[in-house]
Amino acid sequence: MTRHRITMKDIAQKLGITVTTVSKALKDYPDISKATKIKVRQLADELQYQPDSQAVALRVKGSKTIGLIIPEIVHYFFSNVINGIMNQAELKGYRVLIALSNNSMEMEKKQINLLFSTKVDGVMISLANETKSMTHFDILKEYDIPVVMFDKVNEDFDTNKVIIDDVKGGYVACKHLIMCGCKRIAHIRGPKNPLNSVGRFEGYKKALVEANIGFDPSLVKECMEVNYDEGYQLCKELLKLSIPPDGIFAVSDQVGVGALNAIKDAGLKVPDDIKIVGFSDSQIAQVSNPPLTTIHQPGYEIGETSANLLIEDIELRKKDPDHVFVSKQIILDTHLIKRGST
Amino acid sequence: MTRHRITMKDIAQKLGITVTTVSKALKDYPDISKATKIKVRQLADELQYQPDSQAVALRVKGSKTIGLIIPEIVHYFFSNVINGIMNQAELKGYRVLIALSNNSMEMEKKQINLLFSTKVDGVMISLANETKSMTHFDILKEYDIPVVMFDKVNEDFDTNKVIIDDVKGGYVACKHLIMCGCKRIAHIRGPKNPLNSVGRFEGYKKALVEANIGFDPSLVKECMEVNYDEGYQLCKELLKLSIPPDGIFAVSDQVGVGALNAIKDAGLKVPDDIKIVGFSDSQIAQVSNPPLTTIHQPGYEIGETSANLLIEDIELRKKDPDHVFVSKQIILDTHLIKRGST
DNA sequence: TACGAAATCCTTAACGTTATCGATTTCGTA
DNA sequence: TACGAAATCGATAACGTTAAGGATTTCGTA
Repeated sequence: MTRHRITMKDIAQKLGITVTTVSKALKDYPDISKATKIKVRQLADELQYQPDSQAVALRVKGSKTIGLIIPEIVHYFFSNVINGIMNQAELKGYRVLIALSNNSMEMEKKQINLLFSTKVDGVMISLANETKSMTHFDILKEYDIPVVMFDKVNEDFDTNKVIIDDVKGGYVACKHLIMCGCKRIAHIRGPKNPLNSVGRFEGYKKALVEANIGFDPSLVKECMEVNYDEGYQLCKELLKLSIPPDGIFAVSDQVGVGALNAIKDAGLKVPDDIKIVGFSDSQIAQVSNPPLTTIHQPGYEIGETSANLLIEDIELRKKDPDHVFVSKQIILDTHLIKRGST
Repeated sequence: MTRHRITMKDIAQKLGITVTTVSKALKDYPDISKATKIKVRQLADELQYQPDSQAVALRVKGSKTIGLIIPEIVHYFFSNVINGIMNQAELKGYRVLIALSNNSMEMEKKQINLLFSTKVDGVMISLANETKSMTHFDILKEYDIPVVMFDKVNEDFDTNKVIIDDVKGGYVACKHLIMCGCKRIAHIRGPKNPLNSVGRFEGYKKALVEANIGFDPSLVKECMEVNYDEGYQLCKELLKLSIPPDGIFAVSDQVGVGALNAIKDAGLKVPDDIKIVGFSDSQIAQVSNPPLTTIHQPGYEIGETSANLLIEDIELRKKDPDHVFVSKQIILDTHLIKRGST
């Protein structure tokens, strides 16, 4: 007994006018009398009329929907990004369709096609770690659908991007340890892919060189999964060195807190014996004991900026389809948050 | 110079056949010859034809999209739920449109209308704390759009629900403290709304009564925001009591870890002096020091179950519109995860 | 009174797809 | 050869909406 949806047709019939007039009345066209406008609106309210956005999208250009593809959702950083995106989208009257790539390039391709099929007005994406080639973006390029990449981007792909300066972040983190008096600074780094961890590693080395502290490869350990357990284990290895480090820069807060607990379990004290700096300023950095000094990564702002950039782009292309498109790259600032671990 | 989208019309023209035949060929209708089917499919591949799902949705019933409304996204539990939902939806060929209520009832209403307008096939929702009345769900009821409520539900609203037994969870948590030898067990509870914290409080009391330990109101503190800082502060108050507690059951892991750090900062030891149990099994419970004993709340499974229930419902109603609908309430199991804090 | 401008509403067509039914062709069989 | 069943394809209409233009009415002014 599913009731049929109220359409303009119903309103028109009840009022003895045509669908066109109803449409115009609801959209406040000047060629409709005040009287009918009122009648139409009243009845629309009464019947709880809701426009069928599918039909609208079919008729006019633009679906007022943007697609978002991220590698995973159970991640403090991405949750924040999504939050930023959704709030801006809401403000500008756009819906957000979220798709997960699960860090697989195959999946990423599938989701792009699906979003294209849904006629999204634009796509925001943080690339899967696995993603090397960019051919699955061709369809978006070809149809002139705006793309904004954030966080995990591809250097060669020409589009708007929102990122942070990982090199600078790593540099600031390491420099802070140096300022705290550390002489032997270890780094628990991430994998070669994505580029973020490479950048942080670069920054770490740069700060060492600048301070005339030699770079010692034996003080660098590499994670695969970048989680708490790896941080714990790799830190234990660092502690076994003949001369253990007096400072550690971890590629993420998870890894940093893992290291922190490994040190405590080994009977050493943080920050007295060893100081630690993490990366991201996620929740666990605030609640560890002692709380973790870290580099704040502005997830919410990244989301907001990306959404604004995309929507701006969408509306510009709609207004002026022949506009010459010059891609921007926005680098948001990170900053150090000093806490008890240093 | 936006290229126009390839439609069936293009394929038809190039092949000298009609749109109808193209449609049938692509959908493998029996009344199309093998030869044309092959030709159509080849050209469709070549031109990278992607069906316009808006047009399809307009024509056939069902948009293959489900709406999801949650209070907030930056929350470990909800991220997990979303993950469960997305994975099941993906498997069954549904898209997920996520909307945030920001814990406001006004916003919730707006999002429901928006989802209705988008012609979602069903809605999954975890209610905003603020939400008391249910009239904004009328439009979904009226049009027979399936609704699944999870986590934060309304008792009087008749629909499919997926929840956990908070009373039992609280009971198990408190009982565990009793088994560990605690005699004075405090509880840092959540607000009166949503009902979850009330249930946990009930369970706490039940376990006390059963063990012949008197319920002492002075051992119960109430949070408003349910975060780390509140846990820290309220625990400090508990420590100031003439006879401090020897066990604490916290309504959430955030609060639990806050309490844990307050105890450590006061120079006491966990679990030797005071034992703590949290609730949810979020990430911070695993990485605190010592790691927090907690009640595992199966977010991922809640998401999966909810999505399955909804999709099942959607497909059933499509097949048999007159099916008599009997709502189910699924209660998922929680269990204690023993860690270092007890 | 009569003409034309202004106001108001409607007709038509279109967006892309698909279900229904009708039209045509092919081909086997009596 | 002729009839009809089977195979193959197309014309039409419909989903709900809106833009462009046409049709009608109203009304002021010469």
